[in-house]
Amino acid sequence: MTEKQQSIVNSALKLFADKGFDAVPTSAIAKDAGVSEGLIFRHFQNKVGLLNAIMQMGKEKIADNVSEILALNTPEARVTAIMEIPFYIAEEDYPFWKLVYSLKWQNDYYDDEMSKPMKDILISALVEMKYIDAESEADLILSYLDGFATTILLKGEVVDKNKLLQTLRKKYK
Amino acid sequence: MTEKQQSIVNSALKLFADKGFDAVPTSAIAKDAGVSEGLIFRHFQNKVGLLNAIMQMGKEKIADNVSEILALNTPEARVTAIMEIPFYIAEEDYPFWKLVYSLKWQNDYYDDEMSKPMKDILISALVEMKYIDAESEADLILSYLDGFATTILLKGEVVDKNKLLQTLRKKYK
DNA sequence: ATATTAAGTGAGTAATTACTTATTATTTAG
DNA sequence: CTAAATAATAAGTAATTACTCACTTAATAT
Repeated sequence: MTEKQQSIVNSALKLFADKGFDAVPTSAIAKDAGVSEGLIFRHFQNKVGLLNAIMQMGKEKIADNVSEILALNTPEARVTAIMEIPFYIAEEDYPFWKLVYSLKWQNDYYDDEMSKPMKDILISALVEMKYIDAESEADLILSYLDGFATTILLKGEVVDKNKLLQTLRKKYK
Repeated sequence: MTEKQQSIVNSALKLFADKGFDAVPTSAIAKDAGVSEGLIFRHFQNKVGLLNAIMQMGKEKIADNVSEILALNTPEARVTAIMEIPFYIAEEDYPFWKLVYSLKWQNDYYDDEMSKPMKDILISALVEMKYIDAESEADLILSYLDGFATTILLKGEVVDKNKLLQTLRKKYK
């Protein structure tokens, strides 16, 4: 990855997250990145190729999180760790997650694989915890997750994250 | 509203919900609606005007829901009614809600007013129920709401809605 | 009946879009 | 040190886009 390649990825991620993939022309990306428009196509073939490269890089980061959670000893610890993920998304990762969530709603580019590993961990942890219907419970928790992520990513500073997290923990004691 | 006007709105809503506002050209809307492209601009001024008209119509429908919930006697009934909203979205309203949720992620068109009335009802109900921190609790519930709506609208038939609803109710007894 | 307004069309248009190509600068390898 | 490979650019291009305009058709009011 050259410096300019990285610059393209950074700008594209920022703009895609902000305005949506389809609303951002490659000319705007090039301008923001301070490179010629042609360079985008030299390195990423086409606009979707650029999107895929961004998603790929994000997925690799996620893989790290997954293995961290898997390293936790008890199934309880693993479940709560997953439930609290949205509260600990680093500010620098906001654009990536915003992009992921915005793409969910656009038929053409949606990639379902994203939440699959989390669901697998959840189910096996819940089975270990003797839940009767582990899959429904996992779906419930994943729904919560989507909701918290949405609130935190969109409302940002408007909502008091700590208070929200406290309220959630009280409920799940 | 003439027949063709309605046809334009129907096609636009369907396509916007499916592919995202920016990904749908007015030419595609006209084609799908079986009208000339010019007619869109005659009736709605511009593409954003068409979007606004769709949102306005949706908001009026929501207003009906809000007054139905307000009519419930106990605060408990009002809170649970709100929490279960996503499970009772009519199939025909899916496109509208998909559009609302997809627009949330696009800086330019997002309209926050949508969830405001629901939050107000929630807070006053929770205050009535003597909750210490009604606003945090309301934010928590609204986060759930977003999560359930996301799951139901996107996964559709993949997730067992009834089982999920059951699991939710058990948790909130 | 006729005049006025509104609904609807179809062929434009200027600007923008994703992408290409010919060319030049910069690395890297032997 | 030089040649081959790669990085980068600038100036295109064909297709598409949102929107306009001159016009025809249908509805409504007097």
